[in-house]
Amino acid sequence: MFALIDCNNFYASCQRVFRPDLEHKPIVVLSNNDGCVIARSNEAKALGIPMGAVAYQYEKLFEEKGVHVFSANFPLYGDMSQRVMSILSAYSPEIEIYSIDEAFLKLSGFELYNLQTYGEEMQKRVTKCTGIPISVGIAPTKSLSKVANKIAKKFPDKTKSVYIIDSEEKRIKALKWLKVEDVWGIGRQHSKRLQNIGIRTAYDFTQLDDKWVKKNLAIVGLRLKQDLQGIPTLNLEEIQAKKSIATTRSFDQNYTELKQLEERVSTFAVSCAEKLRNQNSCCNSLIVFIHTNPHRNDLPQYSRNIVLKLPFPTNSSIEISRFAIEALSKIFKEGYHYKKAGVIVQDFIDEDKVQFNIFENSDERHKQLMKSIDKINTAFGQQKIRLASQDLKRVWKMKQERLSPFYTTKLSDIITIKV
DNA sequence: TCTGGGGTCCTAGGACCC
DNA sequence: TCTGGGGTCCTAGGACCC
Repeated sequence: MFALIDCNNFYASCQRVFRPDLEHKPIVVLSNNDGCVIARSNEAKALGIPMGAVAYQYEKLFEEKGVHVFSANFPLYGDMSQRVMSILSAYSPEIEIYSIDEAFLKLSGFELYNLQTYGEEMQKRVTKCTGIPISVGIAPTKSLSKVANKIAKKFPDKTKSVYIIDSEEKRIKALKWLKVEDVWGIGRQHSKRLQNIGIRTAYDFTQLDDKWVKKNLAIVGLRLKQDLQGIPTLNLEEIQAKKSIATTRSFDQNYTELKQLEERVSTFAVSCAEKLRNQNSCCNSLIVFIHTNPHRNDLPQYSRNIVLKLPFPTNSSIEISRFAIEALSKIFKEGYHYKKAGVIVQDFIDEDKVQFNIFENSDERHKQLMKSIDKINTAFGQQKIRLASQDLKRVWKMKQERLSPFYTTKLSDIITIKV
């Protein structure tokens, strides 16, 4: 059996842990730049605030209904996630951390366990130790555990937030209940196509002809169909090094000057290089993109990206930044109002497997330099040491008007309890 | 005025090889 | 009139996830 554990309204719940006065009150969390809603408490969902709602369009509603609004605080969420995962990992030797708020457990050899009780134990323990409410779905395959989890989340009282699909009747009942567009792995395009041929529920989907599924939803769709039929097709996935790493941001305002973009791109490149060194990889190519604000009809639009093959693999901030700025110069065009840019690195090779090139190599001296920079930045705070091509006066700032304290990751923000 | 960020996998088609 | 067969690798684009 597989268990899928999913934190309820994760980001909103993280904020609530340190603000118990917000229990039963509507909470939303906004994306970077306070752009749109990326998490909602149940109370906020009940007010009809959709996922992705554009913040400024809902400002009035937030005020009228007393919605508590938070800017995204990713260090907090990441830290809370680690706490939840570390508790969950005690419940099975086989765990796949699927996302910041979800994990699969493989429950092999648990035949003598009462899985309902086991799930409830997990649920209680995580909530008690972290304050984060979770739902648990258990079933013979991964995709069915996703379905079970949805049921647990939808009917928390009836299920005690734990639902198990352990019989053919339950499987069919669950699949008939689930709308096809809510199936894990069926997105907007596929569900549109499925609805066109009269497929309404997950159950309808499992009744389709294999050939049709393969042709229209490719091999991924076919695997999913089997998995939903109760034939274990998807297995736990090993944690592996990332295959691409990106740092991209929208700006708080439009930029028109190459100089301004160079500073941003350099900073994004440095961030990518740091992440690369963290997983001991070097990259062989990078992508830089820039574009104007697609929502502005009154301004001319421009959007381009460029792939740059590097002459040698590297994870030096200095080199990656230099190449990224070089790439930027090839796509930058005068006369546009730029709203977003990003750097993506890819084609990785292990740091210690880099082959030397006769003509050109990454500067050996950077290795030691980067090590020192990383050490200092870890000890004294992010970006304490920067490249001269980055913004040294911190002109650039993300819009984060309603940022909560960093309760668990910043010493000065730790809460004080009055006795 | 204001609209997020970071990933994965698969497929078709083109370029190239012998 | 008639113009082979069997591969690999790479890339862009499209789908999906949170």
